[in-house]
Amino acid sequence: MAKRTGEKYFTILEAAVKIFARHGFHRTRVADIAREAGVADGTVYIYFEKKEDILVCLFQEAMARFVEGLSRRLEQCENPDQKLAAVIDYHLTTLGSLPDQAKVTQIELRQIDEAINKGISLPLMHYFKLIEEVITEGQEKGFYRRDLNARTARKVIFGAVDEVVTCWVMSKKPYDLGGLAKPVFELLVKGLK
Amino acid sequence: MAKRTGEKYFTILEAAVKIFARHGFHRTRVADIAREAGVADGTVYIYFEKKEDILVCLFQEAMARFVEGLSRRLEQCENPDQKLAAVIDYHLTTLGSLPDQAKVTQIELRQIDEAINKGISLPLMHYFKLIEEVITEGQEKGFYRRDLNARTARKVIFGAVDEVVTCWVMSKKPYDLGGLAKPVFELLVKGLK
Amino acid sequence: MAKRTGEKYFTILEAAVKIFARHGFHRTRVADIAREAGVADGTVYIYFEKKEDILVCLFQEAMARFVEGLSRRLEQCENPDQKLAAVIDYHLTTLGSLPDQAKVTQIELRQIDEAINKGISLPLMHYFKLIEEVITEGQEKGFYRRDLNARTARKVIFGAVDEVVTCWVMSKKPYDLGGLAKPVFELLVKGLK
Amino acid sequence: MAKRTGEKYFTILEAAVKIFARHGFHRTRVADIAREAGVADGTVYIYFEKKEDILVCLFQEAMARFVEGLSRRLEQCENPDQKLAAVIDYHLTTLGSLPDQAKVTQIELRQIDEAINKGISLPLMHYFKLIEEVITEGQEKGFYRRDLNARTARKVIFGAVDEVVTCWVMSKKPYDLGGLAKPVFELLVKGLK
DNA sequence: GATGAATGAGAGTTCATTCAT
DNA sequence: AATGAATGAACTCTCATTCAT
Repeated sequence: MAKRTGEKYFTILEAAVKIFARHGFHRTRVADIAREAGVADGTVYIYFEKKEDILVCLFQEAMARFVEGLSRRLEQCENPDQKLAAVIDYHLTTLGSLPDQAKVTQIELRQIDEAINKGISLPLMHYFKLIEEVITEGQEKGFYRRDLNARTARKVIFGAVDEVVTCWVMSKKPYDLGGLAKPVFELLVKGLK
Repeated sequence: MAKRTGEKYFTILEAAVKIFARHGFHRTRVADIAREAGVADGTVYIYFEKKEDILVCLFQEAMARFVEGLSRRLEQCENPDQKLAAVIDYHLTTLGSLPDQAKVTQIELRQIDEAINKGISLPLMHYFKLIEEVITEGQEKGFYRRDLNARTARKVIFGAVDEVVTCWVMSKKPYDLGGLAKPVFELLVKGLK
Repeated sequence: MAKRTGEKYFTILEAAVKIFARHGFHRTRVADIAREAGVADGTVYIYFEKKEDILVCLFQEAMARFVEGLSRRLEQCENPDQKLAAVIDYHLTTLGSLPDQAKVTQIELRQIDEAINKGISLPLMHYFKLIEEVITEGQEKGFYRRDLNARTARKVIFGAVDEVVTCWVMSKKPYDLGGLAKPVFELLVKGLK
Repeated sequence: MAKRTGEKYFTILEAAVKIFARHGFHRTRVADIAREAGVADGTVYIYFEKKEDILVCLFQEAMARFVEGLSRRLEQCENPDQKLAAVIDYHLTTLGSLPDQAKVTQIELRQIDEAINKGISLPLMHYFKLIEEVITEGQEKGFYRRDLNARTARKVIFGAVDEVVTCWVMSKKPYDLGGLAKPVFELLVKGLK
């Protein structure tokens, strides 16, 4: 049960991002998502185990695309500094162009209990690994201090960027998220040297 | 209605942190908190408006104590660098000694919708202001770059420390959170110079 | 949880017999019982675990009264033949005066799965034991054949009486159930001799 | 609609007995039967009106075979006593060799409401009629008391045998059901004399 | 102030049945 | 005839909140 594929799977997913972003996970009824997707309530349960499952799948699909896109971009970079800049820019630019996605990722996603470890941690780990690899490579190539703990540095970098997105999501006035990539990069890269 | 003071007010608050940390906000029933606090269900509603109100009060009380304590500590510092170190150390040390508090602050608090702006933003702003003041002072006294945007720098600093706490809360293996204060400080302070 | 006592417990129980008898267990909504009992839907769940629980309690309460009443009547009998007659007469007369009870016992009760063993078997066993004791006593006192297996005889007796009640319950035309006690007794008692 | 014949009709019927016996009528989903039968969900509705219909057809087919077989066996009997013995033995032996069938007949069948009169009563009546004919013949030929009401006697006989089967079905320990035919017959035949 | 029984709105989920292919 | 994806009505149970005592 729970097909997790097919045309309607993505239709429902798209509907869900929109509604979750607008009303929040707990205030959203499955019936709302179904109506927005133009399917019957029961149809949702052909493609998803339960309501939470929609949120988790949402994140997994988005994260897969994100990591895929970031990986491609990192391949084009010539050195760790460029890579770090790419990570920060890609993170901010991508979420900056997908406000609904960002809202769900930053706010709604953190509302689940059990599934959080199984469904969310893993895809997130892929991203974390990518960042840590940039740091390690930077250390090996002499760009960054050897005494840095790559994991701690990753937490600082991810936390910083993540908070920048959260503030943007929570902000009432719209502004260009991608524009913050440069100052954030400059602040962080110095810390690594 | 909603006294928000008195002996039982704090009894209920203490019970709530424990239960919220253990089971999460949405999984916790008001009756659970009442039982843990040794009062009747209805009594909770003498001291709090509604369930969400408990969570908000929890945060406000904790944040007030936090900002109060941090302010006192900043007064003893001689320069912006010491102050920044104090902020990071105080944040990590305080939450590191209050796991339940940390769990609720990092995870459960982000599950409310309307109240988040009214009840949570304000106390958080006090903390943000404190950080930004350290940065501005640092710029005025020539410790940090003038081209830095204080708000962006604050987001980076807070986001970094916050993520470090979140990782610690989510971690299955216990470790000393305060011990991360030094490397995190060193990473961030360089970025500001 | 599930108080299973108090004034409203019995109010709900009485309402349930009526509604179950009229519409059947599966066609009855908890809301129907609540309305008939004059309480809120949720109140039902203060006194009963779940819907099935109402049916089981119904039977247990009724069976306890039944066995209690039958026991008293058997004490007044002078010999096994009188006792057997009393069993059959009491069974038919009691259910004959409680059509709703009878309907539920004969038809609706047999629709549960797990609970059937725990909640229903035990009280029924008390009744079975009572019948078997009459047979055994009859054998000891020389009233009935020694080569009879008491358990088999009990099944025959109970099955016979039970079927007579079922036919009465299913019958569209009303007739006096107690009136069948004598012929049924005569048929069965001869078989035991 | 509802062919009620053909190869798949019987395939589905066989699958249904198995599943009904194992999980009970209400717990069984039409999809479960379809899967067990190796057909699509929709195919079930080519052969049956609705879920209940499967149960009713199951009983009708089984009862037709049962009455047919019993009739043939009664023809070979020389007197009413032999016939009564044959009825009891055939009932117990047949169901004793078809546990799934027995489970469904004794327990699951009694869970329907409207259809019970139309679909189940009629085939059962054929069996009842057969039993009553044996009694009436016995009275005419002087084997049994004239003051017996044939219908009441039939209820006693059927109820007794039915209960013996029910106990066997509900029993956790397996035992030979056919072996009870003799003692049950001896008990009942004496009552008729 | 304190209690806890009572309330009743609310939503997730199931599954018999249909029907376009 | 056969399929199985889609439907949507149906219903149990939960739990925040109230209020008479």
